[in-house]
Amino acid sequence: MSTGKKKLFSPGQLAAVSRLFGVLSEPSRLALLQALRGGPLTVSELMESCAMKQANVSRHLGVLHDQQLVKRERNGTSVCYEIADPMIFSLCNLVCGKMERDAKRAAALFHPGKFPRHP
Amino acid sequence: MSTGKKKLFSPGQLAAVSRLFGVLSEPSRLALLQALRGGPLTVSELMESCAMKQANVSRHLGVLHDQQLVKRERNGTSVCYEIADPMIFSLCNLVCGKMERDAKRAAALFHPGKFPRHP
DNA sequence: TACTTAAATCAGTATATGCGTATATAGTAA
DNA sequence: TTACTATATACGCATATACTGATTTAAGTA
Repeated sequence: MSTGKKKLFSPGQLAAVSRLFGVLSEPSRLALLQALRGGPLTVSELMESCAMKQANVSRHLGVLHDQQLVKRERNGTSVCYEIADPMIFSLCNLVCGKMERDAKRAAALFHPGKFPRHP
Repeated sequence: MSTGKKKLFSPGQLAAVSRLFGVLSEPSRLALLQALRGGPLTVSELMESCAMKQANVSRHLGVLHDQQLVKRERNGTSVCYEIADPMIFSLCNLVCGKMERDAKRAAALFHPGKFPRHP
């Protein structure tokens, strides 16, 4: 610990992290997760709520399920999905905070006059 | 607020979030960020530290810079990069925590005998 | 000016991934 | 069984992106 080094990720861990981020890098999947934030929904309900085709909803839910981001439960002929790990929302809040900071910085660059440096 | 609905992201915001996650979905870029965790490094140093070709290092750093995840500063003929937003590490820690939970759950499934249900 | 080093970018190729359509599977009821 | 509904998956196509190698740009030095 004399070097002050923090815990590093192995190449395998980096690959796993990148896979998870990759799953979260589709607007469609983020929209599905956002829809599920209000509670469990069936595929049909998600189709309507997200205005997506059935095949796409099912496919994206499958990807989310593979990463254990959603749980599924069959109810008769329909299947109900729900958020499996609320961590995603902490993630999204972090990212959202960053985007707000970036936007504020960009706004300051475009309208520097609104924030005089030496009045 | 009577509906209890939380703040939702607009399609444009979802796209921005997905773009950021997409940038973080490459093992090479995660490796670069991890290398920069110890402090600013030049492109050449990152080449050696991450065992990547110069063109790739430069390209990936450009992508990270576009997303304002790293800052750059020229020093003579070389360019030094450093983390611009420590939020990335909070992100990675969240993801890491999730992976550990998943791994623990998977281990429990493979070795159920080690955790007796009713001793 | 030319020469060297460091970094960025371009061109070509390969792979990955999303979408749309069609089909397959699972459950329910007649 | 057949028929109907809900969901999952397979196939083909188009696009996006990462890699390699070559070229270009930028800064320093003689």
